[in-house]
Formats: sequence, C-alpha cells, structure tokens
Amino acid sequence: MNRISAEQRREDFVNAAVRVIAAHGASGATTRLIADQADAPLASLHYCYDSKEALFDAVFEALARRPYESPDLEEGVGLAVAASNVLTRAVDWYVEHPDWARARLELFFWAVHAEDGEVATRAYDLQSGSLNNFLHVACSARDDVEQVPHTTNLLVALVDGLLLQWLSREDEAALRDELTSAVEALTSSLKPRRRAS
Amino acid sequence: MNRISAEQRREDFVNAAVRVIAAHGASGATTRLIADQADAPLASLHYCYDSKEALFDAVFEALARRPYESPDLEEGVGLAVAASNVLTRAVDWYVEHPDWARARLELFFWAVHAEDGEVATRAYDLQSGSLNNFLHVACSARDDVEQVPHTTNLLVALVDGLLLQWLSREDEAALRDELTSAVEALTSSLKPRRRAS
Amino acid sequence: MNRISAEQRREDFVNAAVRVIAAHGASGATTRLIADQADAPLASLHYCYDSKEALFDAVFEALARRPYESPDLEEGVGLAVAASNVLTRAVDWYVEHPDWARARLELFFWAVHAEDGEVATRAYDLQSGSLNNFLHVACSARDDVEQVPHTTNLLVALVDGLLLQWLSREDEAALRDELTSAVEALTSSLKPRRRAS
Amino acid sequence: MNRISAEQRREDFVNAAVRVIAAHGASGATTRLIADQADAPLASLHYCYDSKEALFDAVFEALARRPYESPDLEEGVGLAVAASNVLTRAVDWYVEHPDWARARLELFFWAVHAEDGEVATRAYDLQSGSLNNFLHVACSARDDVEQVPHTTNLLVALVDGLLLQWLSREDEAALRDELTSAVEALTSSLKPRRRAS
DNA sequence: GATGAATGAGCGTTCATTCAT
DNA sequence: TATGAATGAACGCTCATTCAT
Repeated sequence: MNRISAEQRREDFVNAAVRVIAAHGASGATTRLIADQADAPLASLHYCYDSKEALFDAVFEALARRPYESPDLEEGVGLAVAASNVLTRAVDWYVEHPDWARARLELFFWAVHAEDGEVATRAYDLQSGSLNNFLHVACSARDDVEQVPHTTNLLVALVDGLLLQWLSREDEAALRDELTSAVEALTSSLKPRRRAS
Repeated sequence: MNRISAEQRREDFVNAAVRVIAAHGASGATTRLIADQADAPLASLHYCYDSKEALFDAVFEALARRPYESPDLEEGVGLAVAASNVLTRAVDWYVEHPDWARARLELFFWAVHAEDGEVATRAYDLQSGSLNNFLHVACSARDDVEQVPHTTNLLVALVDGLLLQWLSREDEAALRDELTSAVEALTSSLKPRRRAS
Repeated sequence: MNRISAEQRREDFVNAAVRVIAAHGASGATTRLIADQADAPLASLHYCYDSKEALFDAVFEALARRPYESPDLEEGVGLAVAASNVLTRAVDWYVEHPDWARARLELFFWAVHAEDGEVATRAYDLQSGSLNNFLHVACSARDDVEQVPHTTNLLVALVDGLLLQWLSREDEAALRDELTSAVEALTSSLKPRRRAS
Repeated sequence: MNRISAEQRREDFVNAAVRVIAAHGASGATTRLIADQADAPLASLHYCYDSKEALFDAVFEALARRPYESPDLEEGVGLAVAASNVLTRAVDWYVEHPDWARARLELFFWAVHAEDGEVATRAYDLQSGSLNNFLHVACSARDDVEQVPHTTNLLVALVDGLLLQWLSREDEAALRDELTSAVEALTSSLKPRRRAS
C-alpha cells in the first residue's frame, strides 16, 4: 500500500484518463481501463471521484487550463497580440501533447450527450473562463473591452477547428499553415475594431 | 407481423440510427435504442444488418450520399462553380437536417476508434467517392482534372469544419458567414488553376 | 424453385444434419447450418419436420438403420455368427462413414439431455428394434431365443464403446484389434449358452 | 452482499458447473444456469472466471484431479498394482459421484468441438499429467519406466469407456464386472513386461 | 483510508420457430 | 407448396458503481 498524497492521486487519474480517452475515445474510456493506466485499484478511482462523470469534469478543467498555463505573458500588450500569442501557444502545446488534443475533441463530443446537459455548459464555461481573464489582463487602453468575450469564443472555436483538421489529416505542416492564416485574420479583425461596426 | 419490403426496412433502420446517434452519440446508440426508434423488434435489426457495424456502415453511406443527391447539376459547368454549388447545397441540406449533421460528426469520431481501422478508411472512401464523380462530371474543358481529388478532400474537410462550428455554437448566421468566406476562397483558388503549378 | 420430391428433401436434410452434427456437435448443429448444408431455405426445414427435435429423431432412425441395411444375411445362420457378422459389418460401415460415427455419439449424448426424456428412450428402441429382428431371424434351432434381447444390448454397447475409443484416438488399427477381441468374446459367450445358467 | 473468499467462490462455481453439465450437457450449461445453481449473481461468475471457457477449463482440471486425490498410495508398490488401484479407485469415486462422471464425458465431447482446438489438448494434458506423476512415483525398481505414458493413456481410455457404458446402461453391477476384467487384463499385460517387446 | 469482492442493468448477438404471401 | 420476412427468448459478457473490511 503505497501512500501517495490524495491530490497526486487525483492528478494521476486525470493524466491516465487523458491517455485512455485519446486511445479509446470518451465512451471507450472505461473506469477499469483508466484505473489500469493509472496503475491504481479500480475502487480507488471512485474513492477520489464520486463518479466517472466527476472525473471527466476534472479532465475538462485540466484540458482547459493546461495549454494556457504559461505565466509569462505581460499585462497590457494589447488584445490582438495577446490573442495571437495565446492561439499560437495553444496550438504549439497541443502539437506537443497530441493525446490532450484528441482527448479534448473526444470529451467535447461526449459532453454534448451527457444526459444532464449541464456538463457541456460547465465545459464551455471552464474553457472560456480562464481565457477570458487572460485576455482581460492583456488589454491595453486602446482595446475595446467588450470585444473580449467574442474574441474568447472565436479563439476556442479556432482551436477546436484546427485540432479537428489536424487529427483528421495528421499533417502538421497544414496545421501550421492554417494557424498562420488564422493569426493574420485575427490580427486584422481586432486591430481596426472593424467587427464592432 | 407487418410485412414490409426489406429495402424499406433497411432504410427505416438507417433513419432511426441517425436520430439515435444524433441524440445519444455513436457509442450511446445501442441496438435496442435504434430498434425502438424504428418501432421494430430488436431481432429485426439483425435480420436486416449482420451487425451493428454493418448498420453504421450503411449510415455512413447514406450520410455521404444524401446531401449530394440533387440531380439538377449540369455537366460541364466548371470545377469552381460545381464545388461552390456542392458546398452550398451540402450546408443547406445539413442545416435542414441537423440530426444528420450531428450524426456525421459523431460517426466520424466513432470510426477513428473502431479497433479495425478499416471502418474509418471505408468511411472516407465513401465520402470521397460520390463527390469525386460529381466533380468529374462537372469539369469543363478549361479545368485541370487532376485538381479534382484535392478539391474533393478540401470540400469534405470544409463541410466537417463548418458543421463542427455550427454544432458547437448553434449559430446559423455565423455558419452562413463562414460558408460565404469559404466559397470565395474556393472560387479564387480554383479559377486561376494556380495549384496545377 | 426446383421441384424435388418431399421424401428426397427429407433425406437431404438428414444427410446434411449428419454432416453438420459431425462437424459442430449436436448442439452446435443449428437449423441454419443444416439448411445451408442441404442447400435449402431455412423455412423448408420446418416445412419437412415439425421441429429440430423431429429432424434429430429422423437422424437417429437413419443412424440406427443404415449400418445394418445389408440384405444379404441368411436366415438361421445362428446367433453367434449373426452377432459377430453384424458387429463386424457395423464397424466396417462406420469406419467408411466417420461422419456417421461421430454423429451417432453426438446424438447419443444430446438425447440424454433432451428435456422431454422420451427422446433417449425412442432412440434406444430404434437402435434395438431393427437389430432385434435381425438376430431373431438369424437364430437357428440350437439358439436360445431369450438371449436375443441381451445380445442386442451388448452389441449396441460394444459399437458405442468401440466408436468412442476410435474417435478419441483416431487409431484405426487399434479399433480393428479391439473388434477382434470383442468378436472372440461374443462368440465364446454365446455358443455355450453359458449365460442361461 | 455475503463476502466469501474468492477461492471458495471459484470452487463453488466449479461444483455448480459440474451439476449443471451433468443435468443439461456441456452446451446446455449456460452461465445463467450455473450461476443460479451456485446461488450467485451472473456477474459473479465473470468476476471469478474471465469467460465460460475459463470456468470449463477449471472444471476440466478438477475433473482430472479429484478422482485421484487420495494421498495414501505408497511409493514403489509397482506399476501394475498402482495402475489397478488407480483404476479401481477412480471408478469407485465416479460411482459415488455420478454427476462428475457424466460431466466428464460431456466435457470431453464438448472439447472436441471447441473451435480453438487447444481446449481438447489442454484437457488431455491435464488428465494425463496428474496420472503420469502418480504412476511414476509408484514404479518399483522392476518396472519399465517407459511404460508409464502408455499405461496412463490406457487408463484414461479405460475410465472413459467404462463410464460411457455405465451411463448408458445405468447398471452398476455390469460396471463392476467390466472393471474386474479390465483390472485382470491390465495386471497381466504389465507384469510380464510383455508390451515392451 | 484504501481496496478486493460483488452486482444490477444493460450490451450486441444468435436461436428455433412462425407467419404472410 | 414453398419461402422470404419476422421475432421472443435467451445467450456470453461488460459496465459503473457499491459494499464490507
């Protein structure tokens, strides 16, 4: 009986879940598979998380947080620059962690069907929440703060769209191409404040 | 015992499967749920299809065929026009049949995880097959026939991308916007025969 | 729609059943497999026989009759000679028709478990019936007619025992050896009328 | 939820399986029937054994071990004596446990048809293995050790043959008669080391 | 607190059989 | 008469979850 801190254990389960989801899909990720992957007894999964859904919620949260966990972005660089940086950094991070990319899309689809519709909502709130704060902090005096929520949604959609293409085609060069185009579009649409019309 | 033509029965099961997949996801679409939705006994499903996978294959085929089943496209209208029309028509069709849109993406993900990798391959072949013929017929003398396969793939990717966005945001107006941009991009990239290099 | 005489059809099903039973065991011999083997539609099996059990009864009968269907045994040759001849001939026949040997044992076991216990009884009556008549006819004036039923049972048991060994070991030479010993034992036990005691 | 040691639970399932196989045949022994007979939920069966086949393997092993589990046979009593003793004891044991006798033959036949031919092989290895050791230990200095494998096979065949007769005729007296003859034959063939030629 | 043992509900599939034509 | 179409019942098995220790 190895004594591990409860918090460590919970994180192990999240990491294991990501790997299993990437390999077998969200609904193919059985509790047994995840427990095996985490090298833990099956029952201890339910000891750490009330249910499979609770674990998947935690995965969602990690999925939304991890790619943006770089603390080095300075304040006030401006919305357009921050958005471009975030987008680039997120894509870079996912390319280095393809399991997390796949798990992200898998869980997205899984959430849509959770009988209790709240999961999908919670998921989106989580994704948007951290990003929203991030962009807010980055806003300079010249930025229109009301553009932040819209920009957040656009960013999330872009990330999902790019990941889908990449996972379908497994072509990293194409992903980079599309990323460049997306960054350009983003920059030009944010700077002139055209969208506010 | 209501006796219906076998062909009709098979189609009923496909339609029922699409509805159930849209509502519960591909792996949540159990044979019992589908049979209930089709108002048929469970065993009938296996009389019409050898296995659940065989039914899903049929759904794949229908999914790839239906949106393009309009016979009114004239020959020789040119690749760019045909591609734009096809794209617009497919999007229109999916907007009118949201269950089919959702089922399409669900099955796409489901296929990726089918242990026997063939399913995903078959799926893509089906999708591309009908579209390929379609574009070939539409080619005018001025089109580069070698562009057809590449255009087919691009179209399929575009449809998937647009559907994902739409289903995520449930915002039809945004979908129309993106469709317009995509059509423009498609037209300009195909007309000058630039790709032929 | 090939018009075949009903009687021919029934016999086809029996022959097909023997092959399928030999290959898949009695309980592995599904109606579908038998119909396929007989190159007949599934429903026509139930048109010829009321149930699977009825077909198996018919197989039993054929199984009991065929090996002894040689019409050339003369009357009055004596019980010992007749028994030895019958035994030898039966073994020869089975060696030439291994499917029938295997099916015989399979069905024997299957019959024991038929919920309606009658099947096993009927089976044994069938086996003994034809043999009994056979031996009766063969009795000479010097034979004790009361030995016939006992001899019949002994013969049937011997055939089953020898077949079991043979099918287990797939060693025809050993079967011949055991047959010789059995014939000797049979002859010596019948001739002196010792059993009457 | 009664908590029993897993080992006890596994044995309960084996005993239940033997009873069900004896009553309904090997292929009639469904997991539900066995679980009912063991007074356990169906899922428990699959908790103790990975599959029905794994359970049947365990039954095979018990079937091969139990009749020879008497530890009182002295070493070096000689091959002929040991073989006779083993044979007698096995028959005695089976007469006292007719379910096990019936199950033995049922499983033997069932194994022959298992698609994966290994089952039958494993079964035979199990049967022979314990017996082989047994006879080896019993060999005296005057015995030809090379006769042991052959003797083992002979013993197994004899046991099967005798059981078949007994189950067919349900006549214990006859079984005893045949046992006596078999023991005599065995003794005489082993003592003079005739077979070694 | 940590976990082997246990399970109700449900899965995809197959079966012998019946029915409509 | 012959047979595609149809089906209730049961199959072996897996699931997320709970309980006793």
